[in-house]
Amino acid sequence: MGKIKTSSTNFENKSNLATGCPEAYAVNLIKGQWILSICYCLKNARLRFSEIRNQIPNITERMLTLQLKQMEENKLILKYVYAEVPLRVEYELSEIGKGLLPILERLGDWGQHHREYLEAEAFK
Amino acid sequence: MGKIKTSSTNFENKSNLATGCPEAYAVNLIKGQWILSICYCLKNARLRFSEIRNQIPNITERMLTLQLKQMEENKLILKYVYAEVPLRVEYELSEIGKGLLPILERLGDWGQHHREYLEAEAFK
DNA sequence: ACCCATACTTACATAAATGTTCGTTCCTTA
DNA sequence: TAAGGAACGAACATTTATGTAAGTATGGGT
Repeated sequence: MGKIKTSSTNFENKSNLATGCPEAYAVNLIKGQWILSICYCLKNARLRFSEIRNQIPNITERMLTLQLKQMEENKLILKYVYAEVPLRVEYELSEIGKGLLPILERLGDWGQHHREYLEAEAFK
Repeated sequence: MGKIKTSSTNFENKSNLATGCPEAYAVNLIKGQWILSICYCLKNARLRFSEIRNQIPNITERMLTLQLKQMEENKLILKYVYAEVPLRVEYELSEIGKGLLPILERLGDWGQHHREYLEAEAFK
């Protein structure tokens, strides 16, 4: 993702929306391409970096690193580092991260319903 | 937004996630920068293009056009065109679009809570 | 001395989303 | 004849997100 440019119009718009609208603020926390997959993996388990990677087929190590870092900064997950060899790092959902799960479930139900609706429309 | 490149890895990943995971599918429908603002405007009203534009301070006509088009393609909104002069076009939330509102409300509550939590953390 | 695995990091390249500017079409009114 | 508002569209530039390939640090095992 790289650094963002705090002088751009785009950045300013994003900030304004995130400040004024909690829905937009929330969506910004979860719209990363792999974040929901990671949430799903960590739903009922505390996992290591490599375990997450193996459960998400097409993710690269770079993207996994970036998304985990972002989630940690946003306090959606907790990170545990064990000074062993080889290094062991584990991740789990935070309390506030877990609070997202039931909402995501409803959003998923809506998405499922929406998809079926669109497919039915396509037939007509 | 322009055309997307259906041969890219990025596109393929997005497709796979949207196919397999209804949560990711749903987030894709609402992650556009201005889509939630538009939903908010149309929550209780059927509005013209220019009315929406005036209610969302920093949006450009181009972005409003693009996001409305995307929402219409995804059947989140309905578009009514009246052959008058000057031209009149109105938009309103579809049934399935309205179904999103209560979920967004819960997401907004969570976002609000999350934001306050982060701010409290920053004090410590 | 060398290799191994883990969990990254860095540099670079591409794709996608958003922003800026200008133009267009319709008909009406001045 | 000119001007004007509504709702866009096109060309181009910038910013952000994602992908690819390679390298690093660690310390133990062989």
